[in-house]
Amino acid sequence: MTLDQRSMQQVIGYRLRRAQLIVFKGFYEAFSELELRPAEFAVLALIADNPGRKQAEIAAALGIKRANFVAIINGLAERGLVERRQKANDRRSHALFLTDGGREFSVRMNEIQQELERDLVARLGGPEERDKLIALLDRIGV
Amino acid sequence: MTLDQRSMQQVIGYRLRRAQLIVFKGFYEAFSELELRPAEFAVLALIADNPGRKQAEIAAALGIKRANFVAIINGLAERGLVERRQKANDRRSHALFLTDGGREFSVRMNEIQQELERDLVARLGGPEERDKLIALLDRIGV
DNA sequence: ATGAAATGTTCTACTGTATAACAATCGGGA
DNA sequence: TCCCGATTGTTATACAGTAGAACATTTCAT
Repeated sequence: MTLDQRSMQQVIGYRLRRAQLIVFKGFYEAFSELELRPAEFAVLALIADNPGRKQAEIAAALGIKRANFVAIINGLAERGLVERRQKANDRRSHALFLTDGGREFSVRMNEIQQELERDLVARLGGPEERDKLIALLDRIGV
Repeated sequence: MTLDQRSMQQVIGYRLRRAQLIVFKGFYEAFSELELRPAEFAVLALIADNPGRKQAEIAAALGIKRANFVAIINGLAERGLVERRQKANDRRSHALFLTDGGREFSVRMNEIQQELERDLVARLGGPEERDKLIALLDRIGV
C-alpha cells in the first residue's frame, strides 16, 4: 500500500525542498491578510535594516536579478510601503527607503513573523535546535 | 558597504530556501551530463523502489499534481527510461516500471548522487551532522 | 575624450505549479 | 442491475519565479 520512500528521505536536497515548501505554506497562510509574499517580506526587512541602499544592492543580497527586482519594488511602491529616491552622487541609481506606512506595516509584519518562528522553534524542539539547524544550513553555503 | 543581513539570517524559511537553491545548483551541474532534473531523479528513484505503482501514487508521494506529472512521465518514457503498462484489474490506471535502460541509467544516476551526498556530508562536518540535519527537517514536517 | 562598467528598465522565454474540465473506468448502495 | 459519485490519466490554461538580452543613462578610469 504505502510507498517505500526511504531512499529519497536520505537525499538532503530533496528534504530541504520539502521542508522549505512546508514552511512557505505556513508563511502564505499567515501573511494572506497582509497579502505579502516571501520575497516581499525579505525586501522590506532588508530595506528596514539598510535604508538608502541601491536597488541593485538589495536585489543582489537576496539573490534576485536586477530585472526581476523592478516589479517587486514597483508593487511595494504602489502600496505606499517603499520609496525610490534619486541619489545625489549617482544619478543612475535609486536609493530605497521605507515610507512611514512601510515602517508601520513592518511592525505588524514582524509580529506575524515572530509567531511563525515561535511555532517552528517549538516543532524543532527548542531554541538550541533552531540554532543547530541554522548552523548546519550555514555550512551548506559558502 | 556590506549590507546588514542579520535579521534575515535568522528566518528559518529563508535560510531553508537559500540552502536548497545552493544544493540544487550543485545537482544541476552534476547531472547536466545526464540531462536530469531534480523531479525526474526523484521519480526514477521512487519507481525503482516501487515498480508497478500507479502514476497517481508516485505523483502524490512527491507532492506533484497529477496533471503536471503527465509531462514528466512522457519525457522519461520518450527517453526509454520508464514504461507505462495497463493494469489488469484497473483499466483507468497506468502502472509504472523502469525499462532495462532505465535501470542501467539509475545505476549511473545513483553514483552521481552519492558523490553529491558525500560532498554535502563533508561540508556539514560528518555523517552525524547529516543525520542531525535530516532529523531536524523531519520535525518541520508532520 | 573615450571606452568600459554600472544601473534601472523593458521584453521575452522557460520552468514549475495550480485549477478546471473531460472521458473512461471503477465501486458501492438502492 | 442500474446509477451516481469517486478515481485516473489527460489536455488546456493561467500565473509566479526566474533567466538572459538589449537598451538608455550615467559614472569612472585611463
